[in-house]
Amino acid sequence: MYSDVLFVDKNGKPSRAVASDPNLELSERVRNAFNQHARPFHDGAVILLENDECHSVFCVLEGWLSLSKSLDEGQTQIIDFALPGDIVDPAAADGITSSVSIEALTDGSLAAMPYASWERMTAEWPELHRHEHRLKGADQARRAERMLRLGKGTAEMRVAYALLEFCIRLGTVCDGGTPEFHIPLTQQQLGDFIGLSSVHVCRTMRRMVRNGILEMTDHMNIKVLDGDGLAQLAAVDRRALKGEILPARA
Amino acid sequence: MYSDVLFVDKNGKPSRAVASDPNLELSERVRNAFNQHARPFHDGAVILLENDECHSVFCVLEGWLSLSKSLDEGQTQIIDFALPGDIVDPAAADGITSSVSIEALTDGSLAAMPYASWERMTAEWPELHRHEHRLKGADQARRAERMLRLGKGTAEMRVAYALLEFCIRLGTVCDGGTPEFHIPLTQQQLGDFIGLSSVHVCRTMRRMVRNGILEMTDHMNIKVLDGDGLAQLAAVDRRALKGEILPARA
DNA sequence: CGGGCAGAATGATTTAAATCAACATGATAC
DNA sequence: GTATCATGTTGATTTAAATCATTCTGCCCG
Repeated sequence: MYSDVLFVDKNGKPSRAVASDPNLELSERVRNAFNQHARPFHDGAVILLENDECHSVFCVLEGWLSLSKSLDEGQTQIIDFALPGDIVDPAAADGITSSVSIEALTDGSLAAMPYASWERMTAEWPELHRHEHRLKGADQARRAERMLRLGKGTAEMRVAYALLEFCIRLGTVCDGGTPEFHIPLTQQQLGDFIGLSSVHVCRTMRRMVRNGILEMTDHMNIKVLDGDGLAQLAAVDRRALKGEILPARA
Repeated sequence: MYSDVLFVDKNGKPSRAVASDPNLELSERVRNAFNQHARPFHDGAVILLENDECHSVFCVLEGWLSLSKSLDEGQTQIIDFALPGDIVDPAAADGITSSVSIEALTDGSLAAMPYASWERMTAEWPELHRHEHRLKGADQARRAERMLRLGKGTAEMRVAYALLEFCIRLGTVCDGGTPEFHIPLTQQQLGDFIGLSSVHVCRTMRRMVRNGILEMTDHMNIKVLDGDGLAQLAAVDRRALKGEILPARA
């Protein structure tokens, strides 16, 4: 019954990840503009299909989206997730064709801004332009980190990195304390994200639990017991990663 | 002895890929601005290191660059290649830290434009702003296609896709006729690009040669005998891919 | 309440690709 | 000319992960 909340802690209360709005740093006029283009979506909804025409830039206001691509034989790779505050421009080089499919992983809402409006907005509001640029940098850094592990990392490294990435993006305290969060994904979907079979995702996470790195409750309610151990498995410097994939808050 | 030329055909003459300047579609004032920031680089030169500070946007004027990331144990993943006309902004979310290492694969030259200058240029010249946007779309589409195959594709699919991508990016005629081009990469580097060992790259390409899909001469001089076969192995629609990863020429 | 179902856990087997090893080729250096 | 080195080729072996198969769990629904 997580379909209509984003994150819950082990007691079922919304965690601070949902409490803080990542768009808050933006001025009211920008947020108003977003709200004027807002529309709700539901868990499982298909927002856009790969290769379809797309005429808008999206900003996630609430909920999780997945950006994915599939092969004919039905195999899917999740390219990225879009979380609240993220801006998604799926267009390929022609400016029209979407390079990914966009699907809702939870209930939520997004702002769909036609290209013309979007260009006007970014031209008019430098803060929005800067914000978009920072988010693009975060996107690029995140995807490059994942590509590195997709090409060269072990299963353990891929899982560990993905969990750390979630941990950082959700804004859960990740240095000191024991971060705890929920990800609205099945093991199959997590596998589609990091290029592993669901079976192998399961085994790998179980092993981490046995080794005292994690604790898992319900479906994908994750508590990081040993952050340093996890970072070591992921082969990342947590502090540096945070700077690279989290747009600096004003 | 390919270190100082970009592409040569089987006779050693420069191919049309080097003959046509991808920046030609830009106005003279933009090209002049690029030329004012131009500086040469040499095969093997390290332009920038992952995690270093970076204060410029780069535009490749001539030659090939690789954008890569490495694990501590020395394993490298090439995230993308930058070819003449490509714009590279390596900054992560903080706007300063580079998310990739940049190295020269051939001799060539690039324009390094400090962020301040770059922002002035894009603000002043809408054509440049549009051009940058198209290139970002191409980038995104390309990387997503590769991620899909990195996560879900066989060795054969990865190699075939990479070759098709080169074929399209180099602007060699890819429908009808037999495209032919040179890539300034070792099998090791090609493997680092598509997440395979050099040995497996070798075997896979040999098999393609045996099956009459390709012909290879010298080091990485490639002739595509059966473009349709190659596209089928890569699981792509060549026409569609072209639209997605090639910025439309005016 | 029991049946049906999606997701998860876990053992057994297969397979694609890595690794190891040996050798070939061509370029450069001495 | 010969030594050296990087690259490519090919065979043999190992290994990480996929696949197949079964059982378990909690959940929704008639």
